[in-house]
Amino acid sequence: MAEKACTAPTRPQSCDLCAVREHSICADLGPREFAQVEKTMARRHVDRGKAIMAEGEPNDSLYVVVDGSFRLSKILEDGRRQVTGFLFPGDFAGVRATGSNAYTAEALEQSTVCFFPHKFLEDVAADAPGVKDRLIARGQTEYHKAQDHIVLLGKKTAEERVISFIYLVDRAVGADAGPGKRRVPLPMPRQDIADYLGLRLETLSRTLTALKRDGRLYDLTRHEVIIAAGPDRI
Amino acid sequence: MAEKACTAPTRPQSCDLCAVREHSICADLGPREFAQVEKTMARRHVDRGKAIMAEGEPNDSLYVVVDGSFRLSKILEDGRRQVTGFLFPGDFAGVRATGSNAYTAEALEQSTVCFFPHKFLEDVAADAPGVKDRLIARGQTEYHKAQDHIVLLGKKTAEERVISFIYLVDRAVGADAGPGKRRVPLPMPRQDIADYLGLRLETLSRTLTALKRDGRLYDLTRHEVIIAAGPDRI
DNA sequence: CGCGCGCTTGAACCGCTTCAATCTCAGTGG
DNA sequence: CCACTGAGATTGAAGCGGTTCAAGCGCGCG
Repeated sequence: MAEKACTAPTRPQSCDLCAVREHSICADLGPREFAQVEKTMARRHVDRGKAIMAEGEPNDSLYVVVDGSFRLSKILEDGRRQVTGFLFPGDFAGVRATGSNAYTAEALEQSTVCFFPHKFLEDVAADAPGVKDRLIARGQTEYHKAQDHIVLLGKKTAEERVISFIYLVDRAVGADAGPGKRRVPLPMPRQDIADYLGLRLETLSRTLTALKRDGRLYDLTRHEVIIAAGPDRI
Repeated sequence: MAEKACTAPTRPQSCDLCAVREHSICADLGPREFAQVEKTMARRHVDRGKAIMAEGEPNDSLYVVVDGSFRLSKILEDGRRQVTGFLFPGDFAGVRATGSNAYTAEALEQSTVCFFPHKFLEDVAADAPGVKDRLIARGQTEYHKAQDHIVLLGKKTAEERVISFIYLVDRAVGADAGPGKRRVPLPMPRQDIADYLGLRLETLSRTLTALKRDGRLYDLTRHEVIIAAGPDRI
């Protein structure tokens, strides 16, 4: 039952092949509930720059990032923008149905999400109590990430912020790149990183350049950094 | 069945008198579940400076602030401290059982909390599905507050931070203080506010003094501010 | 009444910002 | 295949908001 790729909602080829299945809510489903989810859930491709959620607008689905990455942001009345987080495969958005989203979520690259209408999730949860526990746990995980972000913004220097950011992305989507090296993709432009770190674009650029110059980064390009493997490595 | 006040866990005099009952998880309980909760839950007084949760230590209960206030904080390895939030009546801590708390929660004054062991909540939730929904909703509320804090730290000036903070406390525990005036208690020392706002103690003090000097605060003392009522009022 | 902690005030300094110029590279068309 | 183009990134230099260090004030408690 092959399906053609398209950007409109599609049924997944098969959840069996899903890269994030065991991290998603699907892991809590028994065979019966899972069959029902497979029938109702849908997978969607999202083009770079397109939003799956917009600040202030209502939301009625839970999104799970299967592939790609997203930027979460909030805008102040005067136009200042704060990037509040990034989503990578396995991350959730829209844990709860809301009348007004607290943030905007936009794709940083061609990405794929599964989405589950909350209306329907409610029914599944009635049979699979683990689903709600997982939503609670995920909510707490997001909250803890936000607290780490708060510490970064409240107490860290520019250099510490940049290093923390690189580690953060490494944990989410870093890959081994030869002996003792890690390849860390940077799918977002510098401005997004700066807006996440509470720094100006120029300060970020200077800091990255200085780390490279001092040999603390193996390599640095627009779209990736290569760093040493292991803890405390920059 | 009167009970004497004491700092050890006690049964509440009566949940009927609880000031935050309708905001707590109790609102989701039917008469039968509520009777069970009343039997198992306990109320506790917490002295100023005492912690109900410590960063890195395990937690097995949900706490609901009934009276007083708490400071949430995280400490960096080198001793720098970031205050990540404050709890006021109706707020929750420990939404989920964890092996290692992400933050420390300490009383800013003589306070009162109700606590619900998660082990037991699990049983109640089986009969009252609304309980888990409320935990999910509360988790999202905390997450959104954290995002507002992130915007504050990432994008706002010292003066904007201080004003945002005063509004925040007003919303939680402010009271009318004569025509067109609001009395906003400040149960925490200046250092805690500064550590929340990502500013130095001296900068906070200077900023508050300047607001007072410019007539934008009706009054300012160690433990409270008087501001105008209405929106955009400082 | 007096002691001390918490807060305020002062003045010099510095890390990050601001403004501006230059560089780089992916995409486009000749 | 290469020159052209423009958005994104880097670099430079001056300025400033917040920090740092240090001294003085005053409320609350014994």
